Amino acid sequence: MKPEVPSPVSRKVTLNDVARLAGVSVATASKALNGRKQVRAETRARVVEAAEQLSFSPNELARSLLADRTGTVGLLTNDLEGRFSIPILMGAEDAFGADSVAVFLCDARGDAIREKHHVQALLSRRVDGLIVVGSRTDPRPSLGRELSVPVVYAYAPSEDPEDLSIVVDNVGAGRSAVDHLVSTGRSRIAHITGDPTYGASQERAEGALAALADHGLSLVGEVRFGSWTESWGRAAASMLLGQHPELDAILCGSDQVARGVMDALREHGRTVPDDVAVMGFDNWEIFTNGARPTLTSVDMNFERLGRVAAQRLFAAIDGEPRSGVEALDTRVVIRGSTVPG
Amino acid sequence: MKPEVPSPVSRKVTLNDVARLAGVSVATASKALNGRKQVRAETRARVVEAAEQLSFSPNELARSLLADRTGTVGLLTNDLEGRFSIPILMGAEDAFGADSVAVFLCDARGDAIREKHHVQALLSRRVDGLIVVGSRTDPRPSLGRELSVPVVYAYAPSEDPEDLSIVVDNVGAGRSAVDHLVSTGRSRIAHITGDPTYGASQERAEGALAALADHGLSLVGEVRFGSWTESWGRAAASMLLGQHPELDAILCGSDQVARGVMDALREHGRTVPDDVAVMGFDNWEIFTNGARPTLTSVDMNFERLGRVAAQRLFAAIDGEPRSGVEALDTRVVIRGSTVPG
DNA sequence: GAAAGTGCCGAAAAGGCTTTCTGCGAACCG
DNA sequence: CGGTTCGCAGAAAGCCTTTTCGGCACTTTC
Repeated sequence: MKPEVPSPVSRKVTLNDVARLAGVSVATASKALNGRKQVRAETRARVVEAAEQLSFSPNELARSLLADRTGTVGLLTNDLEGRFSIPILMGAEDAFGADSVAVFLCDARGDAIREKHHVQALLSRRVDGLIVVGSRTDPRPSLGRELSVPVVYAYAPSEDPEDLSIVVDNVGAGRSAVDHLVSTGRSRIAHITGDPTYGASQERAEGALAALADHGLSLVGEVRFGSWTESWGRAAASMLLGQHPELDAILCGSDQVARGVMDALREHGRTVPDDVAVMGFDNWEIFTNGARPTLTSVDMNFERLGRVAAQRLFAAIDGEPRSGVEALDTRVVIRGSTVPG
Repeated sequence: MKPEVPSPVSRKVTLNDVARLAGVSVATASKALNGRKQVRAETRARVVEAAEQLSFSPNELARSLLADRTGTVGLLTNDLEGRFSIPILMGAEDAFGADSVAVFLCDARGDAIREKHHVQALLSRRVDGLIVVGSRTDPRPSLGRELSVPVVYAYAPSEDPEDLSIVVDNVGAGRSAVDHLVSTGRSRIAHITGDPTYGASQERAEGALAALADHGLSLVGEVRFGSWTESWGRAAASMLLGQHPELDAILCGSDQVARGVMDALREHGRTVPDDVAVMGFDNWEIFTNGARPTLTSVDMNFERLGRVAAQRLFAAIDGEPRSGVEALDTRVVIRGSTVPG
């Protein structure tokens, strides 16, 4: 005697099985489960029950094949271990609403060949769209215009202005950092930042200088470029204190640099924030919250970046493409290193 | 006059188009492109050329539907912003060889409901297997035994011993840390660690105590549990130095804690490593390399964890399931905080 | 009481691909 | 020279689902 109901999820239950158990055709079963309005309530109930009994779960592959939409997007990153991809991924997942869309994640590791390969693989899996996340803010080569699905570039913009890119407004971030320092009464502000080959360091410095000019101030010394490390922060701060002991604030190109700067200040007997204010960029909380005092920093809103990228991609998939570069603003997160208490 | 060749990748080129252009049937085209041995070399060449001309890329959906394999795995994480998922993901991507397999990434954010949901979604997309990554080392609930595809648990083991789990050997990590400290001549070793509700802190402490016993030593004071933060490290170290000024090494439960401990030591006028050696766990390089001196730490080999998990999943997909908990060993990365240098 | 409408259900096609099976001409064997 | 392989190409079935369309049994309308 064969069991009426095959073992729970043993092997791939199909709509056919459901239909047979409910005593209807597959067509009716499909309509019943999808809420189509051409099936009697009683029949629908029978089908639904059969489906539950078999724990039927429709084969999305078949469905996608028919609908010519997979409900799937590819996220192509180059910075998996880095600071940017993950929050962006989170934001994107958020915006997609895990209900309807799944994310294919690939890491090209900065290699163009590998990238091509991944794009090819994603396309052959018929993703509905692509988000490309860079590892730096500098423009990157476009994937091309003939790609059969929409593409949105996040963090690093595409070199092709016809593409749509969502980026962070680093110039604005620099401005708002200086604005904050000035608003806390600082006027002798220095700037120690990271690798000069990064667009981010240049742009943040540019914004900072512009804001200083707006306030009728000028930078103490020159912009100090170096690397994105704590040790550079320490070294640069020591030098700076020797040359310009009068400074009352140091704006740092990243939270890591800021940590180094704070270390150096302490060793030079300067107190933060009363004597010297310090702030960083990125709002990387493992750094900002471990600092003494906790570190004021400019948050780049990466999650929002991810959400916006996802929304734009959706819009493009639905036939409303955009192009150009969209810069999102940032926000200053105030902590103890700029205001006492 | 219509163009002979439709615009490059304009809209979804199918095998049919290729076949027509090559003047053969779809069956033959399929065989030609897949290297089946039932097609003349000359015919094959014609088909291949047609495919290239149209930049044909086979629809994996259709192929999967037929083959009942998608070449797709789901990675279900609970710790996307955390320290563990990303390297594991990298290792997994590595092992899969991006050629053949794509990874669906989902973050359940520690919510069981959301997790069920994601599993359901992944299964309906017919992934070939699942890797579940936990956010802590403590055992987690199983997804169940009747899941139609193989599952491998990584980092956090499943509560069900019939499942296969790949974890880090935290006890062994604790042992090897002490072994290293002893080998550099330390004998008055204290231990400051993190949140006591974490299995990781308990197991590392257990291993450390066992190794001390093996060396005929005992811990200086008690194990100090607290939180995984720099500030806890600072506070605990200050207390400890007051009570046990004779200590010559502090083993810290994480790199963050170690950073706090090193700060406190410096402020108490103790030098590292000559006076007191310090080491951490996790080998999180943004912390270890920013420290002064750089921090010796136990690397958990997360990438290898990911690779092994992926390999085991493959084996299971290919019909060689395993079960139980497989603990991978760790390795001490020696830097300046334990050996002068 | 016939014509038109309604409500439900099933047959069939479609989507793109692989695979089996059939068929056909050529080469081979006896 | 008839019959058997063999090599190669095509027709068709199948994977699983959705959707269109046709059909059947009623009910409603004049």
